[in-house]
Amino acid sequence: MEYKPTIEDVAKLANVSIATVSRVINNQGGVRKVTEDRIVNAINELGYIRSAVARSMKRKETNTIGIIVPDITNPFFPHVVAGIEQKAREKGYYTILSSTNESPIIEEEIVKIFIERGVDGVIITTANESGDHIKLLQDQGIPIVAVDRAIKNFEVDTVLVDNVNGAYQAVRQLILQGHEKIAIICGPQSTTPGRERYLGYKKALEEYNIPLDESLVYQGDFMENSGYRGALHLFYSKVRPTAIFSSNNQMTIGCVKALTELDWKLGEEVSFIGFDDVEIATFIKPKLSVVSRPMTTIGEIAFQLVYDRIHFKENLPKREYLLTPELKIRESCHKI
Amino acid sequence: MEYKPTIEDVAKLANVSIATVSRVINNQGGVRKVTEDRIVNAINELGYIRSAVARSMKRKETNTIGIIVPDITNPFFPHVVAGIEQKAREKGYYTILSSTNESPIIEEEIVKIFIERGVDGVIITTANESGDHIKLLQDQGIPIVAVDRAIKNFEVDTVLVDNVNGAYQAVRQLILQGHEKIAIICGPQSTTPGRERYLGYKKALEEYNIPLDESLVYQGDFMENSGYRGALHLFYSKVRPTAIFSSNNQMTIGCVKALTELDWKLGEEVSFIGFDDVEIATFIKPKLSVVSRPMTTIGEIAFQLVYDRIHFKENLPKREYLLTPELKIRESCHKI
DNA sequence: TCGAAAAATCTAAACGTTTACATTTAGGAT
DNA sequence: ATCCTAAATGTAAACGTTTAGATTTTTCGA
Repeated sequence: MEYKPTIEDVAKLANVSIATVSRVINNQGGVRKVTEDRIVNAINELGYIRSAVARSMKRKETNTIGIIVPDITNPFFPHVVAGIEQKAREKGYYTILSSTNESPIIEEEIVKIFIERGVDGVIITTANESGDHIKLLQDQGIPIVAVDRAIKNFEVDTVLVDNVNGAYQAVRQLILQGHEKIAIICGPQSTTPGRERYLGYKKALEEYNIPLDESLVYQGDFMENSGYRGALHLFYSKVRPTAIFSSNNQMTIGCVKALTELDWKLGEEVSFIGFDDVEIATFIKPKLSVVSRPMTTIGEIAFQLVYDRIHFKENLPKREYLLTPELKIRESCHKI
Repeated sequence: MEYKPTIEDVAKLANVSIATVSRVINNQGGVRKVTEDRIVNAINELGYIRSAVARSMKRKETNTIGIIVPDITNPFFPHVVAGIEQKAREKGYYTILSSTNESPIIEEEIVKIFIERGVDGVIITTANESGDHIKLLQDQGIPIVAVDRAIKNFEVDTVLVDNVNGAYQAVRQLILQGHEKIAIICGPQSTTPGRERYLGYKKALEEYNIPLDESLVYQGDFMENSGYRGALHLFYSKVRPTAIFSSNNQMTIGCVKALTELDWKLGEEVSFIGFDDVEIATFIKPKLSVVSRPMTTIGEIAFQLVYDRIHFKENLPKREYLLTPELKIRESCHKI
């Protein structure tokens, strides 16, 4: 059956005009039951499937939303994507997904392709917060939603997690347990999450009148290795901390590796809380306490935002969601 | 700039016909340098971006390939997808991704949508190995590549991993270390991976003349919980095994949880090898030995297969890739 | 039974490309 | 200058829908 029947074939077989067929395909009503039946039969008989591209051509909408993530293999994103997809399918939308490997160049390329393909909206965790390359999208009037990382030079809807608050909660927890020498392994200060989590750390210390000790601040880059080096560094620093806060999942992993190798006893000699839940958290002994983000929910909200924007283009103010992360206390913190 | 310039606007501005513009857009040559320059200028001036949907309409190809996976949050798939994407982008293809949550119903729905959208090819890890719902695709002449799970009732290109061999290698390793009471936690025997991994287990035992002891065979379902229960079961069974082979990553995780709780000392009292690498493998002590699959490569090959099939539709025989997994010996095996 | 209003159906144009084929132009040989 | 050929450019149809507006059919009250 290599030949693809078109709406015209259906019309012919059912002895009606293509307009009528179109009406029943899109069930717009205004077609007599008997005619409809005839058409439906014809459709089944021919195995007709309507061409989405012809439809998009006429309608000037593709029911597709583009998703851009920096790294599809980072477990955070598949969960977000799952949330988006779920909601999207419910509304008859489909997603086209691309991963930039944190490269702004690739990101720009993808943006261009997405425009060519006529996506109705874009959900993006950008590799370049300046957002200049996003301008193209805005020029075309394509709704954008930024997830996890804000976009500077444009007004776009965003769904972020309250990084400051999450870090604050974590560090406060450590303080309340009596810790005073609390270290942080930071993310890059050029990114919003990196900066904000550091801010939360400082805020907690301030609030409890603990002076900030620069030697307990290690600059990482969100990669596993820097977590590893961070832990090493802290272990051998002049003031050995009694607690560590790690700014993201990958660094947490590196950190734990180092602790094990150093035989620096987690939960006994050093307390630990990491930002973002990680699979290993409940495996290692003691179980890791973490700041956890509602990943699927983030995706769901993001979709809702583009969806709204697609359907009510006008007079929607910029909307910003700020979800509160949850502190999951497990076993890696000890009282002092 | 809400108005989208079309090829016609460009033609008008450059004072040529749309045919000529089309020629330079697709750089087909046969256009004088001076005309080309004029056209390129016009394009830039207007910010013209060609409509992929109009193009697809005429060309009857979308340069899109659909990917269907059972569970996007299972770490195996994002890696495969990354491999596909990488190669696809190189060839000017884009991917549209959907996750079925292991539901054949959703899968069928997605297949339908993919056809509507005119994907040029499909890469699928099916939730229903019978493959009856795939028939639709085949009817439309859309190339299909099955990944990780074979499809029964149709001839499609496949890229699988040699499950038998992988399991065989793992179990042989255990045997060579002196183990004789080797248990297996099986996957569902209704799935190819489940069956084949069990086969590999049996093959190794046979080869070394170790009788199969049914009480050391635990039936799991690839879910974490069944790994957990499996370990428990084996611990309390009349013949306690000295080694365990687990048939997939999730069950490995459950298993390790149980071992920890039982205080059944990994690498001392019981050796362990699991199918598929897991993130925790190198965290826990001792580090887990695993059978590891080349996930990105799988994706790359899968794309190559659809690509070939798209471009040389005729006379390509069915191709089957069978990648050999690699045994990664770490620390969870001990000599006896 | 007739006519008017309402409901159903049809006609044809449009969406933005690509491409076969027709036409024009350029430029060298005579 | 003229002609011829090859190169450059143009014309128009087609791809498969949706949809406004025109037309036909049905329905129903008088």
